[in-house]
Amino acid sequence: MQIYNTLSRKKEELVPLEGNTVRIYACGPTVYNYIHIGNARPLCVFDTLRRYLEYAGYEVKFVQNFTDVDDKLIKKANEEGITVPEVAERYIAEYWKDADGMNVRRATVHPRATENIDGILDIIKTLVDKGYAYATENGDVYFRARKFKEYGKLSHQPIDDLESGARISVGEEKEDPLDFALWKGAKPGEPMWDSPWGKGRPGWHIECSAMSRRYLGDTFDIHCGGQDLIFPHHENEIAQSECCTGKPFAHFWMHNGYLNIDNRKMSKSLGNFFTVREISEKYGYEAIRYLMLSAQYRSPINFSQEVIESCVSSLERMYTCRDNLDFAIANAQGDADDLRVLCDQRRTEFRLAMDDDLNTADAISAVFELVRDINSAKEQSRRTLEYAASVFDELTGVLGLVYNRKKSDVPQDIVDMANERAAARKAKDFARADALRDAIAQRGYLLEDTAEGPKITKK
RNA sequence: GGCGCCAUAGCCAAGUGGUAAGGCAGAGGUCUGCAAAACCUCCACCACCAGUUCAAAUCUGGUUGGCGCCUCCA
Repeated sequence: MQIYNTLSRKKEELVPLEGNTVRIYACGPTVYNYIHIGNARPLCVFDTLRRYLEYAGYEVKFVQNFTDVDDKLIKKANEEGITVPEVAERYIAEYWKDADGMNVRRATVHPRATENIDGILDIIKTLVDKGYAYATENGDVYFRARKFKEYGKLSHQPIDDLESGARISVGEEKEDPLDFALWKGAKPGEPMWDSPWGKGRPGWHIECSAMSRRYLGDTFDIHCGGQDLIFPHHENEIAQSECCTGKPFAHFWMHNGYLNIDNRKMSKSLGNFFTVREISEKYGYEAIRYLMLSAQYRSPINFSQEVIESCVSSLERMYTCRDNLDFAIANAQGDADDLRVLCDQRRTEFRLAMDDDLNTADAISAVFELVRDINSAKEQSRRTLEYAASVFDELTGVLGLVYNRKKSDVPQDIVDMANERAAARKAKDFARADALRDAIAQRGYLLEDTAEGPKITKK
C-alpha cells in the first residue's frame, strides 16, 4: 500500500517496521465539548485506514488519546462550576455516542493525558538532562527548539521564517520565541501534579509523545491527525520524542484535509461549526461517515446541506441494493454465475483504489459499479447471489458503511395485510389494494411488487 | 513577508501523458393496474494564456480566482 507521507511529501510504500504489525497513533479529541464535524473527518478516515490494513492482513495497534487537561477544559469547568475531570468524563461519554454512531471502532487503547503524567515527566527530565529543555523561575519548562537541528522538517518551514511569525506572550520567560512549553507551572484553581520543577501540569504537546511511547514504543509506523496539527503540534512532538530517545519517531505522517463551511475552514475560533450531534439528528450519522469518505482524505471537503443530502441518497442506493439482494437470494431459481466474475473484478478495483493512498472516493465508485452489476444480474444461482452479498458486505465493511440494516422480521398482521392486498390485486380491486399498501406504509413498512411476489421492507 | 494547497458537468468527486470513473439532481424510455425499485439512453470544449509532445485535464512557464499554515484548533 502506498501512503502519502507529509515528511517526504511523497507517496511511499508502507512496510511495517516490525513484522506484520502496523502501529498507529492518532491525535484524539480534547474533551471539553461535543465534537464538531471537522473532528469527524480524521475519525472516519483513520478508522477506515485501520479497517483496510486489517483487511489486508496486518495486525494493527491503534492508539488514540483523550486530551483531558488543558486550558479549554479548565475554562469549561470554571464556567460550569464543576471539576476538570467531571468535564472530561461528560464529554468522553458524548464522544462515544458520536463515534459509535459513525461506526468508528474503539482503538486498541484510548489513553488519557492525566493518566500518563509519569511518562510525561520522564521525557521532560531526560530533555532537561540532555540540555534540550530548561526550567524557568515560575516553574515552567521549555523546549529549546533551535537545539534540535531538524526542527521544521515536518512542516518544511525554514526555521528563521517561523520565528518572524512567532509571538511571545506576556509573562513567559522563553529564551527564544520558538521554544515551546513542556510543563506549565501551577496557577491557582488549576489541576496540578508534583514535578521536579514544582507543581504544574503538562504543556500542549508532550502528552502525545508520552502516550505513543508507552503504547507503541520509541519508533512506530504511522502518526495521524488533521493538517492543522502539522505545526506546531506534530513538529513539536517530533522534536521532543527524537531528542529524548535519540531515535526516529513516526515513520509515516498522515494528515487529513479540512472540512470547510462555505469554503472557509471550520473551527471553533471562527464560530462557524456544526456538531456531529446536530448533523446526525437531521441526516443520520452514516451520512457523515459517507461524506468523509466521498473525497480523497487529503483534499478539502466543503460541507453544505445539498452535499449531505446527496450523501443520504447515495447511501440509500447501497441499502436498496443490499435489501434486494437478500430478496433475490430468498427467491433464487436461476443457475447462472456470471455475476461472480464481476464481483471479483470490482473487489480488485476496490483494492487498487485503497492501495493508492487510501483513495476511498475511487473505492466507493467500485462499490457502486458492483451495485449496478448486482442490480442488472439475471437468473443467478443462489450460491452466486450469496457470493455477491458476501463481496458487497466485505467491501462496504472495509469502508464501515451500510451498518444500519434493519433486519427485523415483518409482523404477522403486516404479512396478512400483504396477502389480502395480493388477493385484491388479483380480483382487480385496485382501490382496496392501494388502501392496504397505504395502511402498511403507515405502519412503517414499504411494500413493493416484484416478479417474485410482494417484497416488504422496514423503513 | 515565509511555506504550501486548490480550480473537472446544476451539486459532489475520481482521473497525473493516449483522448473524461462514480454518486446526487435533471430529461427521455423500458417494466408496472398504479407505484416503488431496477435497467437503458442523454447531460463536460477539464479556470484562462502560452509552451513541450505524434498526443496534455494530466508536464513547463505565466495569468486570474479561491483557500490554508506560520497562534488554541481535526
